[in-house]
Amino acid sequence: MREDESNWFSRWEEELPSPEELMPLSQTLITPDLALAFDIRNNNPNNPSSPQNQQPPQPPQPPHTPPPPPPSSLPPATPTHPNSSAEFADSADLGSGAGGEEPARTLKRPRLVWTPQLHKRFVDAVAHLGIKNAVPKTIMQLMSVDGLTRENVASHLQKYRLYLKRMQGLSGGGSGGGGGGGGGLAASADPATDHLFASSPVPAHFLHPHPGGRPNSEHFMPFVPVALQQHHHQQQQQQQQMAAAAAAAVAAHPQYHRQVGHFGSPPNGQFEHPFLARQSSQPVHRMGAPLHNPVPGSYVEDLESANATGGRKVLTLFPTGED
DNA sequence: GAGTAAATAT
DNA sequence: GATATTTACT
Repeated sequence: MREDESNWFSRWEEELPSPEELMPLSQTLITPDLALAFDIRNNNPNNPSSPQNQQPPQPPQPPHTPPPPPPSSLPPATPTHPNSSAEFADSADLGSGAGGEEPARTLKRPRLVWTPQLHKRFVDAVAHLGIKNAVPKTIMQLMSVDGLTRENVASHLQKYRLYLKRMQGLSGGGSGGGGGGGGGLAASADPATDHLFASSPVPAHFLHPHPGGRPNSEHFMPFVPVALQQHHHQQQQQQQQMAAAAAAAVAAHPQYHRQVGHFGSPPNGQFEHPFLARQSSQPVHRMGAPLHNPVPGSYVEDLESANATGGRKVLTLFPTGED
């Protein structure tokens, strides 16, 4: 069932989640319901900086921690190394009371959370670049997500390729093989690693570059700016998946020791998104967004701290196409 | 200098 | 245990 290229493209656009449909996986996480369940006192539901995350111990800093510079003044730039020092702790959430919030959040690169949506964007970029031109640098530029570093993309790309490889092997049928036992569908690939990837549809071209005769001529589209203005609700499936995953996570770890979707959504089907309210009035300037991208950095950064894992900061980027 | 691959840390 | 980050090699 291969759709036409153009058709695919159309679908591509449509499948892009609209900002309203999107729900950052790293919401405040704690819904009133859940909060009650755990006796968590959420002072201000509107304030994402809820003190829910208490970090008793300081997160073990990386072994190669350089001499901590005076936190008073911020280095000019060069966010090459996310890890700076203990200043990790303060950020957006915990440091709400600290007072001064600084561009520091740009300098520190906590931990990028590849949300299904973010990953989708990644896939889109790769798809349009062509698997052959899909290199970290280019992908990063295409994604135009502020806060996203080449390392991030490279790392993710690496994982993604592995995933594709697996898919090929599984669906490829036959040839070679090896492996044995693979009668399952591609979707039955590894549950863990593929979970994220499975969330985003993988362009067919990826799996079979050119089955017929025409070489992969690349779809040389001007890369239409992803005008995230869709009115489609195709995300329901994903939403459900995420919800399910979240539920599972909660069931497994009541302490939600990691980022999960906006579980606990009230039966009303109404979610509280305090985040949407805080539109990024000023996208942090990265060390250098060299080329103007088709899509301005319509991403907001958000820092969530997960304590259970040892106080690890997580950076979550999610689209805010409210342009 | 960039990209890919593998290893390590959280 | 899984994911993301970091390091090393090509």
